[in-house]
Amino acid sequence: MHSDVVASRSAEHRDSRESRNGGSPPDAVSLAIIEQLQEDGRRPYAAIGKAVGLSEAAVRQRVQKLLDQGVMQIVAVTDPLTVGFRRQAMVGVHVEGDVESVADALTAMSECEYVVMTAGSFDLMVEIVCEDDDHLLDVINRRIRAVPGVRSTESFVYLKLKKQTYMWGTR
Amino acid sequence: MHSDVVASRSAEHRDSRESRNGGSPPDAVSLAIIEQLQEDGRRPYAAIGKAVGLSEAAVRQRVQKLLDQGVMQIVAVTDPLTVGFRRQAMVGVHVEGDVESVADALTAMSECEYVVMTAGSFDLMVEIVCEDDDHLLDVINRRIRAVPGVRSTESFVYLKLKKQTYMWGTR
DNA sequence: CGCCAAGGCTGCGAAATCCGCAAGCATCGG
DNA sequence: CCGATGCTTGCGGATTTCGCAGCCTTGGCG
Repeated sequence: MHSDVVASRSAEHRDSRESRNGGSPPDAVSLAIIEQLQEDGRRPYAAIGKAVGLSEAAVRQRVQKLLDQGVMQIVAVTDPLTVGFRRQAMVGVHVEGDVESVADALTAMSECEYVVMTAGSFDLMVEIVCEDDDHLLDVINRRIRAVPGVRSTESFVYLKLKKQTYMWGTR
Repeated sequence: MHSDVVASRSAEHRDSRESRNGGSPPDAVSLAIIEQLQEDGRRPYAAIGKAVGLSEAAVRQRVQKLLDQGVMQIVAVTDPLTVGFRRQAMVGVHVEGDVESVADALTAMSECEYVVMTAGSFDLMVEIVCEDDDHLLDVINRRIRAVPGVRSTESFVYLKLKKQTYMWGTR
């Protein structure tokens, strides 16, 4: 359940520039390719080609382009609990002033895995991953609340992760 | 050749059985391997071996085991906005009665990408991915609220995704 | 209409990688 | 001492990756 990137075409985190529709959405064939790779990120190009009706080389080119454009990443994802992290939480943030600058500050924290600007009673929703309660307390109480513009926060500590998929575009 | 789609290591979603620490957390070397694959899910075993100080065969065995145990998955991840989904939201759910049964019902919905049981003012947090406003409305107002045990919900529509990483275990 | 450039696809060898397997070691625990 | 486990080295064959040379279609343009 989680993953990330590398070297040449690595996109460590995606901000507006990348996720902005830098172009039109992928066509049906590329979607099909993505779907294949969502099932198994290491599936051979030839197998994908057979499944979507394209040659191996064509699949290779399209995958490379999708990677370069930042439309998708092929990465290993894990369940944080199985790799030693004991505390996770979703934090809702109330902001006064510029929301985006606060979002940027939170984005810079390594403990924040997920930062999104929202409409509703919270201005920001942030998912954080910590090693233990002390760590969690430190991040929420000291670091996040210290960011200029943060008026208040509300935390939702994870008790159990029930579902986490990566099947976008599949339906 | 690939009629074995079903097979071995597909873990479309993980529930308690899988994510429960089925064993001790991976050792330092396996963590290092995961880290490599978080950078590039297609990196060759030999390259990984060189990076973590193991032979190609050993890396192969460990990766296979990590996959089989469900500790990690290697998959393609995309930004929903770039593949045609226009509306995303985080929904906080207040439950009366058994929280887990509600969580299971939500988990069964394909629009729910992420379902987690939490402590705090919400009993559940659910991330939803939809094609447009109508779709979103339908899911929240009709489907989710129709689940027995759901007392009320609060929605946070996504305005902008600022960060999304997959670097667990890396820090 | 004719020409040309660009983009996407196919088909190929060549190189690299994957994969199973066997033999040899070292460690750990009963 | 024995058995289980995990790693290494080595090996060959199957598979996959990769670069490149065509080919074809599309779109711009005189």
